[in-house]
Amino acid sequence: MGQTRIQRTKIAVICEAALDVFSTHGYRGTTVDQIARAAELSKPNLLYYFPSKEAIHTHLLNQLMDTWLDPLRELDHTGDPLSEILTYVRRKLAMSRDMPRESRLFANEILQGAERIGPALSTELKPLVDDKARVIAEWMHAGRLRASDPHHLLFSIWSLTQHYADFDVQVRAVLGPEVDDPFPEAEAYLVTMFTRMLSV
Amino acid sequence: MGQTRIQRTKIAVICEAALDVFSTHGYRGTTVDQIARAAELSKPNLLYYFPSKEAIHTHLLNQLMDTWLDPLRELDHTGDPLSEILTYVRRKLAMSRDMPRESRLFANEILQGAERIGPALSTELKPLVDDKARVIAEWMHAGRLRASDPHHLLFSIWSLTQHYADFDVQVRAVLGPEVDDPFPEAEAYLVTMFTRMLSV
DNA sequence: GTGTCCTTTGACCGGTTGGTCAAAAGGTTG
DNA sequence: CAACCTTTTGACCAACCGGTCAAAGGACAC
Repeated sequence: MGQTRIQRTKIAVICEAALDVFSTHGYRGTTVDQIARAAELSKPNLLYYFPSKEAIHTHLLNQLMDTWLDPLRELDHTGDPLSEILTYVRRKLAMSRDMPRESRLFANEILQGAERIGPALSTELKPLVDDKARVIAEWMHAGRLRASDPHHLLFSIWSLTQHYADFDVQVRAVLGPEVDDPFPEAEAYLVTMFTRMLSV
Repeated sequence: MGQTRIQRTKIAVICEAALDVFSTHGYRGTTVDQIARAAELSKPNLLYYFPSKEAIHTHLLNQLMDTWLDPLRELDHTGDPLSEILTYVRRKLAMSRDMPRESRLFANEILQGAERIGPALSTELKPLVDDKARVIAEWMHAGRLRASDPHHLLFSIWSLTQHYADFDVQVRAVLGPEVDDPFPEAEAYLVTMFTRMLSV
């Protein structure tokens, strides 16, 4: 809508700062002052751009839902089944590597009961998942993919890939300081896993 | 130590209440009043048994670390490799079903940077994991298990099983109201997955 | 330059937070 | 009963919380 240049840039700065803070402290654990400090703004100035703390959080979550579902949307029923799944796995893992804050924001929200994003799970996520699960089921039925529960297959892709963002601290603590980037190993492991799981 | 009968029971009640609240709101999102109300105690009375909010949280986390690692400790290098892994998977999944609050407490802590439990990851978790990873590597080397990265294999077991506790809301939203217990399906899926992944 | 609108700020507010304290209530032992 | 220790409580506190507001400061078109 009718936005000033200043508004556009400041709102972007605030979202960036808020993502930082919300993703590491959760909604309740975050204070407006923290966000303001991170955005290098005074608190009233921040509240000039967003009406409330909750508005910032909601804004972030809504933006996120879209980008979060993008890789799944691109799963193409006309493509090669195994390649499509592996591409999806690789993209989700890349998102964990490149957007760990977004992953943690989402994880925090779900973990704490999804009070704010709950409805979108039923109205946005479920229909998309049901659709793609049907595609996968057809692939399996046609003998192009080894049979298993499509919904749980998708759950397993989410959990395995997001784990490397959400539990990053634990992964690094276990692998030790000599491994400074777990993602190449992780990708190799996940490709192996889903290939063995699904190839006929 | 020298504990009264009243002290023992009250401390147990407080821990139970605190687990409820901490696991659904995170550390910062939890108030002492909330815990006190859940424990049916007045706030000063609660603080008579624990010196601070943080003390309760730390106490919970320390207790948790032990029970959390139990299933992994029982992985027996003299047993049948695949059965041992599958037993471990089933036990971890059962813990997600029966102790979802503990799982979420742990997830909250790791997700938010593991500021309180961080050291224990290196001193308690890593040595145990390294030891068991060595056992698994030997099984693979002996041709009794299909080869893959043992550390990432353990990560995958954790992420897949804990997902059903930590992301319970999302799982139920996606599966819809007609599925009232996702765990039987989940167990079947995970057994299939690790069997295909590991059996020679 | 001047008027207008957008942006920023310091001071402030009512409510909540984690935590203290002195005193009261309760239990146990002689 | 009396002395002693454990447990419970209401009143209270300083710090912090999310959010408001009037007024000052800038940007920009004319």
